[in-house]
Parts: sequence; C-alpha cells; structure tokens
Amino acid sequence: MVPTTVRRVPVQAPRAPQKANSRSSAFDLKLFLDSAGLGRRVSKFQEKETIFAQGDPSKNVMYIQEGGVRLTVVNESGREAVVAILGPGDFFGEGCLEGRAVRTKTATTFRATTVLAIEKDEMIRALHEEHEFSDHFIAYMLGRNIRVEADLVDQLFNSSEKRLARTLLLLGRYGAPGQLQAELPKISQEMLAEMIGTTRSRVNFFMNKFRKLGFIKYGNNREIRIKHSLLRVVLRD
Amino acid sequence: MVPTTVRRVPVQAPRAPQKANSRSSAFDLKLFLDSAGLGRRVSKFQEKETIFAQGDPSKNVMYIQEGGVRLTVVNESGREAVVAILGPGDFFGEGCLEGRAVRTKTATTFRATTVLAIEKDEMIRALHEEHEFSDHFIAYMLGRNIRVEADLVDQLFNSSEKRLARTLLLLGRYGAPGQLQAELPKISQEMLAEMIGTTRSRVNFFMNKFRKLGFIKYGNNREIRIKHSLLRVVLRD
DNA sequence: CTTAGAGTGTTCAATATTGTACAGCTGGCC
DNA sequence: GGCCAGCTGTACAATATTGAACACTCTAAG
Repeated sequence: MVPTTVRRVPVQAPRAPQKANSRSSAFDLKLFLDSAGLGRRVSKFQEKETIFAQGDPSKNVMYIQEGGVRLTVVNESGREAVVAILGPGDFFGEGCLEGRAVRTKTATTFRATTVLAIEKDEMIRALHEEHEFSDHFIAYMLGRNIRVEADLVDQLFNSSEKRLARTLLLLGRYGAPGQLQAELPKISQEMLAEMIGTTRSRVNFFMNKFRKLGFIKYGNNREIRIKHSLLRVVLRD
Repeated sequence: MVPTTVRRVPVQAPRAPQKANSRSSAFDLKLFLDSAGLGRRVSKFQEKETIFAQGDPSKNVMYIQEGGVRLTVVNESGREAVVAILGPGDFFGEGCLEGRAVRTKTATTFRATTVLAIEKDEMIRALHEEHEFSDHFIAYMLGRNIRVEADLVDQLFNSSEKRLARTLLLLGRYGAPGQLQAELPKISQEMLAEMIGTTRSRVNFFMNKFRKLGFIKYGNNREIRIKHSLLRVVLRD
C-alpha cells in the first residue's frame, strides 16, 4: 500500500508575519539544509548502505539532500516491513526530538545518497531561533503525518490488489510527474510485498494480472512501466 | 489495529535554552491551552456530537481540554474507518496548517467534551512567538506521528486477531495505567471492527475466543475488562 | 408494559490470502 | 563456459476473512 512512499512534500509553509529577524542575521533556509556547519554534517552513502539500524543510539535528525532512503522495521519474528520511501527534501530520524534514545527503524539507501545529519541540540536551537526553518519543519511533519495516515487508511479499507495498485501509482510519481506512462525505480516484488504487507506470491499474482490487462508493462530488464489512467481504474473497484 | 488510539502524549518537550522571553511577557502554556482568548474559542459538546465533518472548510486547529473525540474517514463506497481516538491534551484538525482548505476526517465526540478552537492565524503566531508552545506542539506532532506509524506497522505485520488484541490493550490504558486488569471505555464490536479494519463478525469471533480463554471478561453490561498479561500473549504468537 | 433500536451470538458458503515448493531466467564473477 | 545469487512464474493445499442472514438480549422511550 505504499504505507510508504512518503515523499517530496509540497509543503505550504505557514507564512511568518515578517517581523525583523532579531538575532539570527539573515538566516538562509536553503543554505542551512544544503551545507554543513555547526552541528550539521554532510555524509555520502552508496547504494544499499545502512545509514542507521534499528536499535542504534539516536542523536541526530537526517535530511536528504540527494538520493533515496528506505525506512524499514523488523518485528520479533524477523519479518520486515517497509514503512517509507524517502527522497530529496525529506527528513528522517526525527524520533530523537521526542525523547527516543534509540532508532526504531532501519534506514537504507537504495541509490547513491547525500544526507545532512543535524545534531539534536542544533536542531532544537534552529527550531527555536529560525522561524523560516521551524515553519518548514512543522509543515513537513504535518505533511508526513497526512501521508502516513493515508497509508493507514489504505490498509484499513483496501484489499491487497488495490494496495498494490496504489503503491505502483505512487511510486510512478517518483519520476517525471504528470506523464501518462511512468517508469518506476527498479524494485523487486519482494520489496513491494513488504510495502503493502503481503506475500511475494500475491504480488506476483497481481503483477501478472495487471500485465495481462495492459495496466503495466515490463520485460526482462525488470523496468516497470505503468499506465496511470488504466491502473487507477483498479482503485475504483 | 488501533491505528487509532493515539492518545495522551507523554511528550518530552525539547527544553528551550532558557533565554529571556523577549517579547511575549510571561507566556503561560497551561493558560493558553486552558482558556479562551484572542483567536481562541472554547466550545462544549455533548456525547455523539459532530465537531466537524469530512468536507467542511478547515480554518482552525482543535485542542481537547476534556472528553474524547473519534476521528473517522469514509471512503467512496461508504465504508467507515476509525483513524484515531483522542483524549484530553490531544490536538486535531491541524491539517489546515499545511494548506488543506477542507477537513479530510470527521470528528465526533464519544463523551461530553470541551475543545479549544485555535484560529489558524493565531496558531501560526503562537508557533512563531511562543517557544514553549511551539516546543510542545512539535513534540506532540512527533509523538502522534510515531503512534500512527506504529498502527501502520501493526497493520503491515499482524493478523486481525493480533490487531484486535493490541487495540484492546491500548484502549485499556485509557483508564488507570499499570493495572493488571483494566476497564475499557464502552465500545461496540462494530467500532472495534472499524478500528482494526475488519468486519464485525470477525471481531465477535475473536472476542468470544478471548473470553473463552479468559483473556477478557464482559457480561451483559457490556463493560469489557481485559487481563493485560494474558492478552499480551496473543501478540507474541 | 410495549416497542424500537442498538448491539451481540452464531452460522455458512464464497473469496482472499498465506506459505511453501520448485523451475527458469539473468547478470556478475572466476 | 559454468556457477551462484537474486528474481520471477506457477501451482496448490491450508487458512483466514468477508458478507449476509437471522435470532436474541438489553435499554431507553413512550
């Protein structure tokens, strides 16, 4: 269901009443998020590297400058679930701000990625002193919340067939938006199964069904192409 | 699944570096949330009243002073799902801050309730100018996020039997915490079904199973009592 | 006291989903 | 070329879940 596919947030940041920036002389949001600085470190990762793992100490908030990150959770019996797929502009690891001493998810890159790690203390300072930043962050969190709730509602309402259709549609937006036919980032059926909370055999079954119906295409190269207009029909019962 | 049962948030608000309150002379968080004022109106509702409905214009953020509110969503085909069950200290309707002009959920009281309605503009002002408030709100939203994610993960991993067990356990905390046996707020099987995303017959089936196994008790009065320690076993397979 | 409405207990056939197994394809590596 | 690892394609029996129906039991309202 793409509980996942929480991504690029078209946040409408609440506008600040524009009173003079008292102490922080000309804060630049873009600069703040794009470069390192006091309490802010930039790190680069290759594809399939682990940024942090479930259980690690949690001391900073991450911001994705470039690339893609998958957040997963593993339960006691070892089953894994994909909770979110994030891209440039997304934050993650923000749990530490709420007092979590430990990471509750594992963050793995699924392509070459650059992240900005912001120390908890610096994060708190910026949230206090830089309106532009706190507006942005609050708007981001609200948007993220809405997305996760949408995923939850999807789970509550829909069958696995619909959840798969929705996931594919959302993943499709990852590339060029507004296209009639979009190419998806390479992703295995196993991964899709983890996202929508079902088994690979089920995903395989529906992928073939969708293919036979002409909703999606994919050959040996495994690049999936979906036809938005057709696939959307699945969601409407 | 208790995607729901997002409630009383034991937020650890990030501590402000305690610099002198520049402009807002002695802001009092408690006072701010407990009383009416500029851009803040207090409203009282009886049990089963609708505070706002899906589709209504969205112009303010709500804060629950007293009582209980249920957030629900209805899909195209008329099926309903309970997204959250909120109590004193919870915010809702915060979607308007992110630019949503319209309510995406319906908020209904399930007991006599007092809410503080904070106008969007006042909300934005307070987030900017009152550190104590913005700390509190950010911590709240983060906590809420974590809860919704936990519900999502529950949906992704667990069967309806486990989701029901988890929901009952969470609802049980609503009353006195730390008790071995807790009484649940009166709730119908229909409602439970909407929370965990299944049918009433399924809920009924498991409720009876749990009862036969001695995990829960309930007579004609319909007050459910659960035995935490026993019910927890269900979650462990 | 009677009645209507809400909620529960139970059943059952029709579907959906899981879990597992095995065969086949492909790309990278020695 | 040959081998291995990682994916996909299929099949199928065992379970889980849905959906709908009907009888019963309270409770609140008249």
